[in-house]
Order: sequence, then C-alpha cells, then structure tokens
Amino acid sequence: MHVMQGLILHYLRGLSPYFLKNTFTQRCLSVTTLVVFILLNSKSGRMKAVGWLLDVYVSWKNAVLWFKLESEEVIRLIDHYTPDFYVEPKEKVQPEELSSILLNHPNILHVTLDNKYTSVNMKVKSTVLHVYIDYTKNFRRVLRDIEKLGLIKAYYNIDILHVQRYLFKRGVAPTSKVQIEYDEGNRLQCMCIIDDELEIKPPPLTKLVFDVEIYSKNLTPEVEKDPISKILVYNENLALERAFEGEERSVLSNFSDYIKMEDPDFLISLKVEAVLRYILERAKIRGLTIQLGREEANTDRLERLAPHSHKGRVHVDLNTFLGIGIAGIVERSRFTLAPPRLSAKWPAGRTIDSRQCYEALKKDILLSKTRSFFKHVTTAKDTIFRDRGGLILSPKAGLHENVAELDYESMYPHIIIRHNISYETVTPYFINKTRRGFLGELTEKILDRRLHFKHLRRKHPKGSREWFWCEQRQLALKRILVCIYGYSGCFANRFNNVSAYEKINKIARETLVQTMNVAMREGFEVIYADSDSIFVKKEDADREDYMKLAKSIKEEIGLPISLEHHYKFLCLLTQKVNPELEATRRYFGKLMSGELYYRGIELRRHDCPSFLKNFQKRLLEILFDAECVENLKKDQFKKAQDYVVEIYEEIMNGKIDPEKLVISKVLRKPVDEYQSMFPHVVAAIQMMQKGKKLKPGEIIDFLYVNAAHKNPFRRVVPAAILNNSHCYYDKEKYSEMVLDVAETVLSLFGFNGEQNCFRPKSKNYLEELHCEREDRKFDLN
DNA sequence: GCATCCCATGTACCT
DNA sequence: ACAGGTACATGGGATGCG
Repeated sequence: MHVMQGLILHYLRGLSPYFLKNTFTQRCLSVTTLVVFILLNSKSGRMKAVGWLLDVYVSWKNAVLWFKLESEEVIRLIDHYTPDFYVEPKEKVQPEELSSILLNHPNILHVTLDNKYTSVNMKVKSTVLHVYIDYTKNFRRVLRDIEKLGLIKAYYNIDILHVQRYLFKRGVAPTSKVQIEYDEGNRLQCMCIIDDELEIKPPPLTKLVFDVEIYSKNLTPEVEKDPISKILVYNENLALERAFEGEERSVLSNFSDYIKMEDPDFLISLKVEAVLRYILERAKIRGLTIQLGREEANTDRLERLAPHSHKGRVHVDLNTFLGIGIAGIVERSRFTLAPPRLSAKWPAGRTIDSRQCYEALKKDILLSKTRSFFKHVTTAKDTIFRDRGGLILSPKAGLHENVAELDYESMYPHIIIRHNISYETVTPYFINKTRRGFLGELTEKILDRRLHFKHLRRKHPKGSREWFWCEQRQLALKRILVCIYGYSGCFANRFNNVSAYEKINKIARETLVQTMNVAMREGFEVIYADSDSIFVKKEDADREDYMKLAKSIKEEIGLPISLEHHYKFLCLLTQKVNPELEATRRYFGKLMSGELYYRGIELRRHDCPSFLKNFQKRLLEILFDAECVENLKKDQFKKAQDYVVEIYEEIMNGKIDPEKLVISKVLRKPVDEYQSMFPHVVAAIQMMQKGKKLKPGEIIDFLYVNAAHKNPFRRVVPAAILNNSHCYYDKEKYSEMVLDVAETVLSLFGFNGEQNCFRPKSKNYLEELHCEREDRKFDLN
C-alpha cells in the first residue's frame, strides 16, 4: 500500500506544472534555442526539432520521452499511452456478450472486436477482444478481476513491459534519429524516423564514467554505517580526470553538481545500479537531496528504487560499455526497440524475445503468455538420435606446420536463412518452403547488418574511431545472432520449436562433413574440425592455395567460408587425463603474421593466476621462436625447458609477489549449497566471516597457502584479507602448477614434469606423434 | 594408517 | 531464462596395501 502511494505521488510530481515550467525555462536559457523556438513557433504554434530518442518510460497514462537534439539540448516530451491487451473468449461464450461484461469494469475504457492470429503458424485468424485500460497501475488488477469471470480461454500481449507496448505501437526504436513536433505543453505531436541506419558514428551522446570508493571496516559496505570517501571520474580512456574527496557531504553534493553541470546522457560505472542507489542513500542519510537523473527522483523508498529512477539519463554497466561501447548499445536498442537502459543489460533471451514480439505484432500475431507445449510427440530414442549438437572431428595430435583454419562466416544464421528454418515452417518431417519463414526474415536483416559493419570495418585503418564503431556494432549484432540459433529451441522461448533447432544442427553437421570431403578431394589433409571450422594442411601450400580451397568450398556448398588463420606452427593436444586420446578445443600455435593464437589452454582461462599466464605466454614465445620444425623441437624446446627450471626455482625460492598468484573463481551458488569444500568456497566462507555479503555470480579471489592441509580452512586465504607481512604462498602447490602449465605447452615434445623433470621421455616419442594417419572418407550414417 | 584410484561436482571454455 | 559439447581441477569416498 505504502509503496503504491509513493509511486503515485512520484508520478504526479513528475508531471506537475511546476516541473514543466522549470525545465522549460531552463531549456530556454540558451539564446540560440530561443531563436529557434521563436522561428519555429511563429507559424504553427508547434515546435520542431531533430534529435535522437534517448530514453522512454511509461507512467500512469503517459509515455515520457527524452530526446537529445542536434543542438545538444535535451528535451522531455509527453505522449499518450493507453495500456491494452487481448482476450480470446471460451468456445461457448459470445464475444459480444463478454465485451459488454468487461465494459462494466471501472478500469476498462473500451473493448473492440478484432481478428488476429493467435499463433505464429498464421493458419487462421481468431475472434478476439481488444481491451483498453485506463492507467498502467490498474493493468494487473483488471487481469486479476476478469480472470475470476471464468469466461476467457486465453490472454494475449500481457507479459511485455508497458514501454515495449508503447514503442512497438509507435514503431520507433530508442536511439533512432527522429524529427519531432511538439506543442507548448511539451506534448509530442509528431515523430518521424530519419533514416541514419548506415551511419557508423553513433549519436552524439555524452557519457560520464565514474567509480565510488567507500570507507568500510567490512568487506561489504553497509549503507547505514559506511560513508562514501571518494568519487572518481574518468575520461574516455579510463584515465582519472577528477576526484571528489574529503567530507562525505561535500563529495556527494559536488558530484551531484558536477553531473548537473556536465549533464551527461550516460552514467557508467561498475555495478552501476547498486552504486547509484548507494549514493542516493548516503545523501539521504546526510540530509542532502541530490539528483542524478534529469528529473527529480523519489527517494522515499530507495530499497525499492524503480529501474528507471534516474530519468532522462541512461545508466550502463562499465563492462557493457567497455565491451560494445555506445555504438553497440545503440545496435541493441534498435534491435530490441527497448530503451538503452534496458536493452544494454538484457540477457540474450529477453533481447531476442523483444524483437520477435515486435515482428509478430506487425504480422497481426498476438503474443501468447504460456510457453507452447510439445508440438510433436517423439520417442526418447528419436530425440537422442536427432538432437546432437555440432560435429567435432578429433584433432590429429602433435605439431603441425603450415596449417590453414577455414571458418564459415555466421554458419548458423546462414543456415536459418538459406533453408527457411523457422518456428512455423519446420516439423520433424519436412520444411515448408512455400512461404518465407518468420525467423529467416528476422535473421537476414540482422545478419546483413552485421556483415555490413564487419566488412566496412576493414576499410578503415585499425585503431581509427570508425574502425572501433564498426567493430562495436558488428560485435553487438554477432552476440545476438549466435543466440538466435540457441534460443530457437529454448523452452523459455514463447515461439519455440525444438524441431527447428534440431534441423539447424543437422544441416550444420552435414555441411561440415561435405566441407571435409571437398578439402580431401582437393588433396588437403583435414587435421581437425569443429562445428563450423576446419583445419587443413598440404605440403607447400601457400596462402593463395588455401584461399582457393575456401573459394571452391563456398561454390560447392553455397555458404560463405574464409581463411581465418594461417598457422606457421600449430600444436593440437592430447587429453591430460588420458594421453591416448586427443583433446578437442585445446590448441595453440603461431600465425604466419608472427602472432600467437591459442584456445582452451590456461592462458585463456580467467581462473589462472597472472604469474602462470605470463609464464605460459613466454614459454610459447620461446618455443615458437623457430624457423623450422627441427629448430623448434631441438633448440627452442631446450630453451623452453631451461626457462621452466628457472621459473620453477623462482617459485620455490618464495620470490614471487603473492598478488600475482591469486586465483579468481566465480561463486556459482550460495555457499551453503556446495557439497564439497572447494578452495573458492572455503575462501568465500572466510570472507563472509569477515562481513562480506556474497551472492552467486561474485568473483572469489584467493591464494593457496597450504593446499594439502587437512582442515580446508587452512588451505587458502582470500585475497581481500591477504596480509603481506605474514602471508606466504604454498610453494609446493604453485610449483606443481608451474609444471602443469609447462606440460600443456611442452608435453607434446616429451616434457614430463613429474617423472623426469627436465628431460625428454624417449627419442621415438616425437616420431610416433608424427606418424601419418591414413585419409578417411567421412560419411553420415 | 597410508597411498592410489575413481567418480561426482563444479568451473570455465569453445563454437 | 541460450545450447550443447568438452576439458580439467578438486575433494572425498572406495579400494588396496602393508
């Protein structure tokens, strides 16, 4: 009850005349704007502007839209919004009758009869009632009330956000460039999209990257007790630009003033939502009213802070920003048609669902709430036989020279498009090719866009702004594309069709087999293949020959494939636990360009201490600093072994900075759910004893101090409570790890850390590894 | 009582 | 609320040995 009242007050305040006047005068301060206003105003009483839709939220019966204008001004406009949904009456119930019953509800404005598809199959339209509600806050209540009637078979369009409903209807994606018209009451009269789809440069949105330091005795600060000691502001390159420090009150109010002055569109920090809330809570405790958004925020119930409480600005996590940048966030917003504050953080499923809903509604398909049940009955045996993922050809373990890696470009999206795979076109028995599939249509738009930026990127010098923007855009789209395939068969997908998913996999496997056969026919040896890539070699083949192979595969199979890497040396590994077997998805090598390239080994793992990573990298550099295989196997291998001895001794002498030996692991579940005392779990428990609040997903940094100790609590120490003066790392444990890391790189050449630390096993070992495998024909049975 | 093997558990990586 | 496949470290019980 309290919460509800708080929210309503909050919304009312947001719309009060006082507020509107306030922003209006503020905006008019600039002389240029005044001139523009007068000029535009003189004719129609309406004002026009061009800008970008920055943020949208919905409250009460309005949509509030924030625009960044070309003039760098920011304006807030209001548009009407009427929440609505659809219902399908039960068979015996007359639609007209249900309609008049519904109209009795005090919060239902009106009801119309309509014909819509209720499934993505689009077979036949059903008669449905279109129900309009007065205010957003009554939406759930109306649903609850009419549920009790027992007259309704199904509800549609009820589990999307109001802001999605508004934007889908408008058909405008946030961040779009638009021409707007609005009246003196700041009511939006007209909004037309200006096509800037092919722009590389993102809209001119400004950002503020910051970090908050909190003074706390505990590992997790408590907002009631622990003051903010510093707020640091960083520039584009993450260099410190400004520091607010000293007494907390002044830190907070200076920071708030700074935001007001700089007026950034984006607020960016680590754990941005938690940090912004912490700032507001501390301000409240200090009796300050500060404002981080462009509108006043309601700070009555901070623990229930609404997701869009910093209205008019977009808050984004630092990692998202570093990953895909503003350009990537713009891509996500335009794909999902959701405001960037949401689209930037939504996980894959939500992202794809949003766009699918938009596309479905455009086709007159209503959005069912319930996940569709099994569409086709199959036996368990069928499922096991059919539902296999990508195909992997065991690597031929050993050292290879002059190897080409050919990768299909976006294989899964291409398969979806070429084979018309979609929720409504695929059954276990056939694919309907008489009409264009829903999924293919969507995938093609996004794939074309991604490839456009991927290829455009190459036309700009590496490191230029344009290059980065293209990269950020194509990366953001790539991440979405990969998930379209995975999400197609996911149970949580409202349109899901497992057959479609399985079909994609089947075609992918067949494609890979055909690809290998082409390569072999052309006289290449296939030494490894995985899902959408093959590794081939042929004596004396050069770059041209490999590109020619890619071309003939492309022509024969019809999907784009290209030379992704050309290796001077490539090591394919055997399994550590079972050296007779080859290890997939674990290899390392050196490219013709001189660059190292590796997958799956310790160097790629985030839980490997930095010291060991550096060590392994150096080992690779030493090993591959060779002209030919002989040179590598003899001289460089020897040098690498010497380096292992050197590092081994350095560890044993206790000379290494413990900081560099810290291991990071993610805590995947609450500590009490673990069945064993794993090191990171023990470290987590120790941290909790020191007052750290830990949730699943958090990173645990720890150091081995006595790995073999009987008491699990004596084995590790969390990095956060490392006391340099009496903390020693476990030399035995870390020296073991040094040997393990060395073995990954050197065991192919006979190195075995355990048995004979630094001498090769046998002379014949390498020759054995190099024995040629007879060529095989691959076939799907 | 110990060393060793084996397996479930858990995390991370690859495509 | 993305899937499926894979590798490896770890803990701890089972097993074997003396």
